[in-house]
Amino acid sequence: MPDPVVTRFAPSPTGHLHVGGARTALFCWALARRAENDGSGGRFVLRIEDTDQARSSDAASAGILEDLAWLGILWDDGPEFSTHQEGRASSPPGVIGGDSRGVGPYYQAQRLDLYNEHIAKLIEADAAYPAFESPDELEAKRKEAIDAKVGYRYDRSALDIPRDERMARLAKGDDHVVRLKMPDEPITVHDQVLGDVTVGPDEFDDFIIRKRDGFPTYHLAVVVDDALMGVTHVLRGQEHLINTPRHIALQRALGFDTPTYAHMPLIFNPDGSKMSKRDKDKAAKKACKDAGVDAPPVASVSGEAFKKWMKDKTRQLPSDQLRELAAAVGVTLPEIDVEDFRRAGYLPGALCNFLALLGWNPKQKTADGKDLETFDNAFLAEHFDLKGIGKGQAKFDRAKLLSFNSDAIGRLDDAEFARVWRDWAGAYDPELVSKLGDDKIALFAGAVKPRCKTLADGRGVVQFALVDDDGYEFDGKAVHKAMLKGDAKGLEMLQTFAGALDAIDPWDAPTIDAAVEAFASEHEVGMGKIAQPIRVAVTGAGVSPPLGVTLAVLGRESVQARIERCLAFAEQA
RNA sequence: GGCCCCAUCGUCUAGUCAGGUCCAGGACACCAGGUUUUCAUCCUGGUAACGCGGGUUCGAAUCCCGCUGGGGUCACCA
Repeated sequence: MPDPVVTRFAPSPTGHLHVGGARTALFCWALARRAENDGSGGRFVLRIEDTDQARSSDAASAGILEDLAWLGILWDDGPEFSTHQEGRASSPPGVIGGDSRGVGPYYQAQRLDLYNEHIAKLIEADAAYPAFESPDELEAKRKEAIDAKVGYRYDRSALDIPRDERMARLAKGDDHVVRLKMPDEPITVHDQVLGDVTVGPDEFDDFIIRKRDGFPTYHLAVVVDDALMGVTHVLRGQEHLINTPRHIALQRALGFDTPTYAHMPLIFNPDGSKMSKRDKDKAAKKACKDAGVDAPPVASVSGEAFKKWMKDKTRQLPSDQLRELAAAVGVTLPEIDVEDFRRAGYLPGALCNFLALLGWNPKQKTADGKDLETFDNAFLAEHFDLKGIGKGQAKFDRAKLLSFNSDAIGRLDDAEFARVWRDWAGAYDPELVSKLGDDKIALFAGAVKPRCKTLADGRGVVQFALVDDDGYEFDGKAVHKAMLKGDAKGLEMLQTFAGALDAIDPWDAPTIDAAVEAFASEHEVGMGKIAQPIRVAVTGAGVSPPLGVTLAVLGRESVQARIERCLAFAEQA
C-alpha cells in the first residue's frame, strides 16, 4: 500500500483569498482526496501563517476560511469552522477542521514555543547563530552593494564575534535576529512539475529564521510545521521555487525529511501582468483620475485617506470602501479574490472547474471524443495527479470562465437554480428577495436560468417585475414597431386582448400561453402581432422572458393596469 | 543586472517523456447559417497556432544548441 499523503494549504491572513491561492488550495485538497480514494490515506491540512504581526488580521483569516468552504475545499485538520449559514437552504449544518491527529494548533502565532525549541537546537549545534546588527546597519550595507552593482549577501560579520560572547549577549537578551548557516554546496530540488532544479551556494546567504520581535520567519515556521504536521507533499506557486533550497537546508539541519515538492505556474491577467489584489485599487484610481475626481466621492473615505491613496500606487483601500467608491464613480472593479467572484454571481463549482483547468489537465476524452473539460470537485478527488500540471504560465480568461458559469447554471434544474439564485440574492441583492419573494423566484426560475451568465444577471431579466405598474418607461421605438407601424394592427389586437383577460383561468404560464395562441388563430394574426404588443405593454420594451411566465408573475391586475397605461401612451403618440 | 523557470490558434490547452498515425485535436472568443412570438438558450459550419535560427535523423511540434520573448526571485513579507 502506498504511503499516506498529507498536503496543506497555508495562507497568510492579510486579505481575502486570491484566485491563485484558491487554485493551490484546490489542488492540495484534491491530491489528498485522491490518495484517500486510492486507499493509501490522505489528509488535507489548513494552517494559518500569521507570523507577520503587522499585516495579519482575524477578519482576514475568517474570510479565507469562509471562501474555502464556499468553494467546497474542506479541510480535515485545521481551524474549526461551521459550514452552516443562517438562512441558506444550501448549507446544511456541519463543522469541519479540528485536531484529530494532535498536531495543532493551526495558527502559527500559537506555536512560538515549538519554533523556539527548534531554533535553540540549531543554535546549540552551531547550525544557526544570533546576529546583532540593526536593520539600519544592514540597510546601509545593502545599499553599498547595490551602488557597487554587486548582489547583496549577508557578510557573516556576526560570526566575527567569539562564540562565547555571542551566546552571552543572547542570554542577556540583546536585540538580535537568528540566522541559519547555509551550507557551501549546491542544493537540488526534485520538483514534480519542473524536474530537477539546482541552485548554487552563491545564491544564498545566511537568511534570518527568527526576527527581532521573536517571531519566526516564514522559512523556519513552514519547515518546522510541515515536518511536525507530517506533510508529505508541498504544492505551491512558482514564486516559492527559489525558497525551496533554503527550506531543504533547514530540513537537513533539523534532521527532517524533505517532502515532495511541486511548484506550479502563476496566473496572469490577459495583458500579461501578474494578477494581483492591487488591480482593483488600480482600476478605481484610474477611474477617479479619468473623471477628474479630486475629493472622496463617498463619505466612508476621508479626504486625507483619499489623497494618500490616489498618490501612492501601492496603497490599498479596505474592500468595502473601495467597492463603494467604485460604485460612486461608476467603474466595475475586476474580480480578483474568491469573494469578488462570489459576489458577482459565479457558482463555486464553475470557478473550481475553471481554476483547475488553468494549469492542470485531466487528459481524458468525453464520450463523443472531445477533450474532457467539464468536471466537478468529486472528479478531481478521483483523478487529480501531479503529472497533469502544466509548466506554462496561464492567463486568466474571463470570457471562458463566464461561459463555464453559464453552462454550470444551465445544468441546474429549475428548483436548484431557484435555490442558489435566492441564496445569492439573499446575500448580495436583498431587495430582489423582498420584492419578489420565494414564490415568484421559483416561478421565474425556468425563464431566468438560460438568460443568466451569472446569478447577478438575473436582476436584469426580472427588472420589469420589480417596479410598480406605473414605474417604468415605454420604449417609444418598441411601441411604434409593435403597435403603430403600418395598419396599427398591433394596437387593435392589444385593445381586444385587454378585454379578454378575465377569461383566462387559471392564471398560470401554460394557460396564458395557450390563451394567447388561441387568440392569435382566432383573429388570424401571427404570434408576433399579439405577443409583442403585450410584451411591450407590460414591460416597456420588446425583450422579456417568454410571455406566459412574464404575465403569470405580474398577476392579472398588474397586466390589466399595464396594458391600459400602454394603450393611453400609444394613443398619445 | 545575477540566478532560476517557461514557450502550440487571440485565450486555456491535447499532442512532447518512449520522433512518423499531426499539412496539429478540443474548448472559449470571433464570423456565417439554422431553430425560436422577443431576448436568451440550443444546433450546424468556418477562420485561426507548433516564437526565430542552427543542428541530429530517412523523418522533428516532439531530441540537442543558440537567440528572442515572457515570468519568478534577490526583505527582520509570506
